[in-house]
Amino acid sequence: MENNKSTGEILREKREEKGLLLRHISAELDIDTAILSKIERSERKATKEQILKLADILNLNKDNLLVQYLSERILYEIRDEELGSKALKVAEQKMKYINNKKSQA
Amino acid sequence: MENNKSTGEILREKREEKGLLLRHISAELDIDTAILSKIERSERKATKEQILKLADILNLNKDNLLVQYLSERILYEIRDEELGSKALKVAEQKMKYINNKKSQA
DNA sequence: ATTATATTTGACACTAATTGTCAAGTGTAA
DNA sequence: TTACACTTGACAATTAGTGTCAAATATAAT
Repeated sequence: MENNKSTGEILREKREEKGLLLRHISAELDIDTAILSKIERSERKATKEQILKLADILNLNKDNLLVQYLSERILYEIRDEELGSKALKVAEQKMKYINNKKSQA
Repeated sequence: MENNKSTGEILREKREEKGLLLRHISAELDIDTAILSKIERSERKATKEQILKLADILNLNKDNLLVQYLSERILYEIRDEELGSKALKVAEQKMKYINNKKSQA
């Protein structure tokens, strides 16, 4: 199902494929190259706005990239939590319950 | 499966069941009653440490309460995100993948 | 109605986490 | 040995999270 590449890896691969340099892209994002370098190596998280711009610049599917990105934020939230995967499952249940309520209304 | 009560509701119910006042518990947590009041009404998030203490004070199962709490933090992370439930599913896949790798090592 | 107590509300202070810059460092290839 | 791309780490700026306090509201007992 191909979700084993990190957002950073996806970004770096696509950038290199296009022959672009860090400074080309970081200029468009209006940040220092240092940050983009760190984002690509998963040393820093991007912001949502940066992700959306990156999808544009690199011709990546916005929804896919955003889902990757959000899933990493979720996992970061439960990093080194013993009960992380239980919490994820419960979160999904709650989400379903909420969505049900919405569709009823 | 009973995951439709918020952490705050659980805390308030149990506190009232025990006939305790906000100030009794907030004293033990070393915070103002105002915050505990807000936590019980889901207007503020507790910290993990507060959750663990609350489980102690109110004789609630630590793991259950922590899972409730963490699941709310996860949902908070994807609040008003269209793609929230996709992101949750992908997070679970990644989690499984990571856990697999661990058990192989 | 008045007092007493419990809880709630909102303005604001403090702290911690996140996001950023900058300058010096490393790697690689003319 | 110069040039260029990228990386690293110290630290500055910004934003989000956690808390206090005092005033407001709610409820119940005189």
